[in-house]
Amino acid sequence: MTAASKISPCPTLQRRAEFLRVAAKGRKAPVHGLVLQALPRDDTAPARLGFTVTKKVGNAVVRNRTRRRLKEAARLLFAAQPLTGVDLVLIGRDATRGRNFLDLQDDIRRALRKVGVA
RNA sequence: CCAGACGGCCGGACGACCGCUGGUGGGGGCAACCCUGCUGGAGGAAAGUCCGGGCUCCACGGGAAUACGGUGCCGGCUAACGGCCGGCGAGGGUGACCUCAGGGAAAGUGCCACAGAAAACAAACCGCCGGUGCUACUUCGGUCGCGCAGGCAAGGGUGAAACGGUGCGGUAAGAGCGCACCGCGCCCCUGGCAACAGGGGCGGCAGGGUAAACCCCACCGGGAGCAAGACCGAAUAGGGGUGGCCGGCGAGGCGCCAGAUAAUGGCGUUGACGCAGGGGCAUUUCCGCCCCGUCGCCCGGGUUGGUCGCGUGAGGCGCGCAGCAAUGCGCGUCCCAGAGGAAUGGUCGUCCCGGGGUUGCGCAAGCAAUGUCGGACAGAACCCGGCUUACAGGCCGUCUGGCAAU
Repeated sequence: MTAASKISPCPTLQRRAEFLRVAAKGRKAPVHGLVLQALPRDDTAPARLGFTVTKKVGNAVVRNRTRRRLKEAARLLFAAQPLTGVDLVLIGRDATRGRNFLDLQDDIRRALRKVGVA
């Protein structure tokens, strides 16, 4: 499992415990290109992002590419429309790697609506 | 030109926009940090984590032996290696070349399936041989059959393997019984540092295979790993020391006084943690267990976290010299990734390479255009030297065999 460092509009989740808390208590939205987990916080700080790609998806090279596409799609999206007061975990899946990039961004927007954040 | 052997190398290119991270300069800010310029930023295997080292901590007086693990022809190279280079030997290939766990089986133990009489101090299933007893036949020389006590292991048959092989002599039949050649062993000579090779002599053959079964011999090996290790170190709780102040009851101890050098009593101090009280074990009740005033300072330990370790190195490139080579030496030159839920990218465009499709030209090989699909294996995690494994496509060199031509 891996994650990004700083993505300019948003800080990232750093510790395993934070990922586990989002997975346990947050809401979950599977869409074609990814699975989104979201956990609202009681503040107005910028949204924090985490990325997860399991070994089931592939070897290290494949996982890196999957995570980097998710990271870039999220970066572009939240630079245009910043979110606050929520922790998000984006989970890569097999389809993430081959998904058209614009469709992948739509997937994230759709998932955000599903969990009621956007 | 076709087929092949070996060695070396590359591992898509360019651009635009938007990002990440290390270094460095400028500006702003008390600072955290922000803005901005320049510049570096994955691999040949970064992989498997199989060997060898550096580095770090721990352990350790020296030597030897034993156990355990590893290595195993010879010489060289190397910091070291189970690596590399050059040889030797044995197999394979027409050849270039390739392959090899390649020490010891005359120290011991074990095992050798099936088949076969027998699988290891030898033995004898079918057989062969002469002698002898009996029966039958007889051309009276013998012949056939059955039996007895012997001689033999050539031939047959089994097997991966049967106590050297082939041939000649020899013999009743046979047998290294004798001889020649081959194999084997020992000794000597020659060449070589050596493994080993060549030659000569002697020996009549002793010593089946298996060491990738135990084992024996020689040599090597202390353990754990960057989550090593070093430093900084909150909040809260707790430990030790020290000083100040305050302190419920109190057995007992100690000191002082009175008394008789006593009993006893009084005062001071300390005080079992016993009673009371308070606190903790998430909360309430009960039970149980544990702890014990407060403030200041110091010491030690220490979770999360931070900093260092952390990249000038057995370093890359070029040239020269020595060497068949691995490699070494000299000179010049360069500084070349350092993340930490983990940077080294994302998107798009043009081109390149490959596959099959369509169209056009052409007898054909092919050429051109067009659109389409694909471009491998794989991601640094302290660092080096190797090994092993994975890999689309392509380039270069040397050599071999064949065909054609000169």
